[in-house]
Amino acid sequence: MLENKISNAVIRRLPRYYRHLGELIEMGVERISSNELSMRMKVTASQIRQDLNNFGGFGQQGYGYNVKHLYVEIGKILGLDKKHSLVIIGAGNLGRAIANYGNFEKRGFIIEGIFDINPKLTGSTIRGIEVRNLDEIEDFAKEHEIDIVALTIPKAQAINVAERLARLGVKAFWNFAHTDLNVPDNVIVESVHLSESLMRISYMLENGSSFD
Amino acid sequence: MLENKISNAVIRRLPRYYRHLGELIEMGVERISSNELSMRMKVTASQIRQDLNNFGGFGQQGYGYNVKHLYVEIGKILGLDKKHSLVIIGAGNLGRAIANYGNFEKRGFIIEGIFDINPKLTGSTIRGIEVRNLDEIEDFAKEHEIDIVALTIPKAQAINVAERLARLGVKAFWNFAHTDLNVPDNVIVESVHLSESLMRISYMLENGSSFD
DNA sequence: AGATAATTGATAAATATTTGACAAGCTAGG
DNA sequence: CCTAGCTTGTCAAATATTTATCAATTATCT
Repeated sequence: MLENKISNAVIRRLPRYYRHLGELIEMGVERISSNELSMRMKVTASQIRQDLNNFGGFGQQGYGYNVKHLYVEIGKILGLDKKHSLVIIGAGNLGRAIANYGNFEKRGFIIEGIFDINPKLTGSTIRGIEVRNLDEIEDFAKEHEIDIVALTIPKAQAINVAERLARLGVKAFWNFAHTDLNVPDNVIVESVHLSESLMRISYMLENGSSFD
Repeated sequence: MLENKISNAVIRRLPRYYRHLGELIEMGVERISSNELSMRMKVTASQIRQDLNNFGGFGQQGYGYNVKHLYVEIGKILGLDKKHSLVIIGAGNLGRAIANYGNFEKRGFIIEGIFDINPKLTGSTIRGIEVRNLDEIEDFAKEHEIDIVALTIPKAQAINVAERLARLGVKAFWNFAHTDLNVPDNVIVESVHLSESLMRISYMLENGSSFD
């Protein structure tokens, strides 16, 4: 809002910068130039400088960028300095994979609940979190502030649950169902369509050439 | 190669057209205009016409596009008329999620093997496929033609396995590890970085605005 | 069969994104 | 404290992508 307007292309790249900077910190690297980083990340140095400049001058001429500082600043831009509550709908393999990946919690994404329709799963626990019956999701949403809902259920159910929860004020969906969701435009939808990803591989196998 | 050169942006959209056309077939829709499709998919009609025209004139003035025909043609472009062998490295929740999602097989992606390093998992079966010890992967790769390797293991192992298998001629990796792979440029890498996806949601929660 | 409405494919214009180039400023070494 | 060598931030040029427009063609209706 303050800034003129950050382009989508830049936003899509930010998490990757964040990841690489984190790796550099682990390696004990204190400073890095756009040129060194460009070789590591296989993008142009010009793009890195221009991307980062959207958010202010993090670098210094003759020195480069301070890795730790840049990491923290990009983290703030991405909102990783704040906690976000996450609810998982679907306790199948995919839902459990997300629930069990500990690094999300480290980044401030707190799993507040897991829901499923299958009575064989409800009542069991995943990482200490009880799997509740999906019927309870609306009451739960009223009692808890939910930032993000991960949908790891079949498409018909995903569409239905998303509509209901959007009405209750959920602002973001992380959609793993193989469908588009039907929610108002102001609701955030980030979809992970695995079948589309696999089809792109198929295309590339046919036609050679790889893309970002 | 034949065609002048299809832009990346177009390729990235093809699987989504394919999915929507599949849904239209299920609904019994026989023909559709770029304008109707544009409302369904929430993209411009102009973009649809231009995208499809990259591959030849599938439409007809005054009529629109024949849904079934377009679906089949896009399927061919994506290489879905051919079978592809798939090996999954990592029998954790994510690997099992992929193995258990039956629709991949319908699209011609045949799971030829599942591998893991964990002795508690090796020997068990997933959808009738035995989980083998990761040590056997290189022998397996020599005996079988593997088109695609899905990596659902931690990053250090993923980098290592990808390097070894790329040397043995594997041409495509479906990478779920939170890292870049280190393979030659002619090897296809399609990465699904869940943490980056989640960070984009975090950014959007902070800054409003949603993007494709 | 002719008139009207629908709809594509193609072209051109408008936007968006990426890359190249370089002055200005900082570092580091003597 | 001065100089040589880096390296950024910025501006402009080059590419890539998206959108608007419209002539030409086909379907549909009477």
